[in-house]
Amino acid sequence: MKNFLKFLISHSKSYGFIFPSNEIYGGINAIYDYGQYGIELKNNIKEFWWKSMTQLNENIVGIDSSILTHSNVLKSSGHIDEFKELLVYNKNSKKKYQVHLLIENHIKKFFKNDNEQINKILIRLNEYFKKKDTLNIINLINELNIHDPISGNKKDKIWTNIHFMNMMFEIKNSKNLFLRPETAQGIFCNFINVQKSSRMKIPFGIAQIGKSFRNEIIARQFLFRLREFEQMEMQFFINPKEEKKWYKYWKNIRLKWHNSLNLGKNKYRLIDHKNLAHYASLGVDIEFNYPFGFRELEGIHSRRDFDLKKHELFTNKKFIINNNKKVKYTPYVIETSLGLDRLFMAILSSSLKEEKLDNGKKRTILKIPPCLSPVKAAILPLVKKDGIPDIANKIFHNEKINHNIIYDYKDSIGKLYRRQDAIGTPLCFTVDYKTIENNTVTIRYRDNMNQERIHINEISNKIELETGLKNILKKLLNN
RNA sequence: GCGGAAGUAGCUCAGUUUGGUAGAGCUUCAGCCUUCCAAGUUGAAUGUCGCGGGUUCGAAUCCCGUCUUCCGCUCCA
Repeated sequence: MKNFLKFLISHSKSYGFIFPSNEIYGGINAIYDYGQYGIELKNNIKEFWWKSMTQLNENIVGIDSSILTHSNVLKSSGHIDEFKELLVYNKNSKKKYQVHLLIENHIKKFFKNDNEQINKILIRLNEYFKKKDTLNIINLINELNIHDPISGNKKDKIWTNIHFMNMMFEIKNSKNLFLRPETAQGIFCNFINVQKSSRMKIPFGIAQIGKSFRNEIIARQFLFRLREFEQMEMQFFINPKEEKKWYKYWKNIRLKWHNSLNLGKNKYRLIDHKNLAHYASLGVDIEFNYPFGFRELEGIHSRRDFDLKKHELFTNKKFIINNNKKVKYTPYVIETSLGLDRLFMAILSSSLKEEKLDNGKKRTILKIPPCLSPVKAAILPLVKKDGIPDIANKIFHNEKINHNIIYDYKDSIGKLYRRQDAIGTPLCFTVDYKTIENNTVTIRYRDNMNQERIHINEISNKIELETGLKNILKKLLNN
């Protein structure tokens, strides 16, 4: 599977989906750019998500809040205090370590196979972590007589106090600004604005697509864990009494949404959260089977009134819903939070196939869901003479206003088809000599390479029928 | 951070053991030929061999240093 990931990364680059960012200057690890087809695919995913949230649900609206965020917002939300890792520095070597890794690695080496001893210490360690008892943690480090594993010098045993590394990027030369670590806070901050201006009643939701930034300790696995990433989040505001109902509702809806893409039902699994984030009370992950195994794709959490209550407290504003004076409450929130880059990679990795054909040759093909394909169709001339390219070109220009399509004439027809397969174009329309006679073209399907003839006038409808977003949206509504 | 792998053409890689004019396939580009699946054919372009030093008459190759990327482990979307 390691080789498949390599193949995926290479294919993504060769065909204009994903490029390593800042590549000509050596690149930056785990930062990527979207290429010409990558951005089309990404935009289509966004559109699908956006419409299924906002257009199909009259009680969900979207916003686009700023990435730069006031530090007080993140102070209130708990991110400044809770969203961090514990670090300790060696005073001699000046090297820094993640506290729990330093201790764990040490005792695993020191006690080797004595699991009883190891577990004893781990239990103590976990307790200290829970209580944020940094004093006892540093005592433990001293008690275990841990020396700096990098320098290897046994005299390097003097450690600083425990430090906290915040996972957020701070804008250093600007007062009190952070790059947001999640899009959700922008939604909470606009709760009143949206609610008042839209006159929406509970339950209602606010959706947002946008970049978020986290200073991950280790960013890896292609597009999976990035320091700059894009989220598609929807915060659904509810009556606290209905927490379980809506949590269950959105869990089901979101799973159905993923399944509508037909990447394979066995590609998904639901995992209940054991370690909840500081703001959540109920949580489940929809995991996807990536080339490197099942990993988180989307999280559905109940954030209860954690965020709104905090913002109420720090701003003295009221986020209280007042229904005819009978019931007053601060709404609970059910959050659905989807990693756009992760979904992008899920689609790409499960769509990339190498097929063996009957003639013994190989076909590299991206079986992307047609409604998300970067290019919907290609108009191709069978041969490069007798005015056939001109006809194809004319069809292209008439049709390009309706759909994102390509006209290509270079090389033999076989090569043209394969080139479209490689970027996942679902349909190819080929102009040949019969077109001159009766205005028909061959339509060739990406997935099975079958062909049939249709009239030129039907091309537009055919593309819409096979690749339109409407079909899949309709399917969601009927569920 | 630790551990593993690797940096040579747009992509995949050979060449490094044993120093001697920088290579292949695919891609790309320009033709010719072709009535449907990476076809045939003619030609062309493409490189500071990651970077810096050293050894040598001569370094992609040997030595020293350095940078970067990818993968695994802890965090999460």
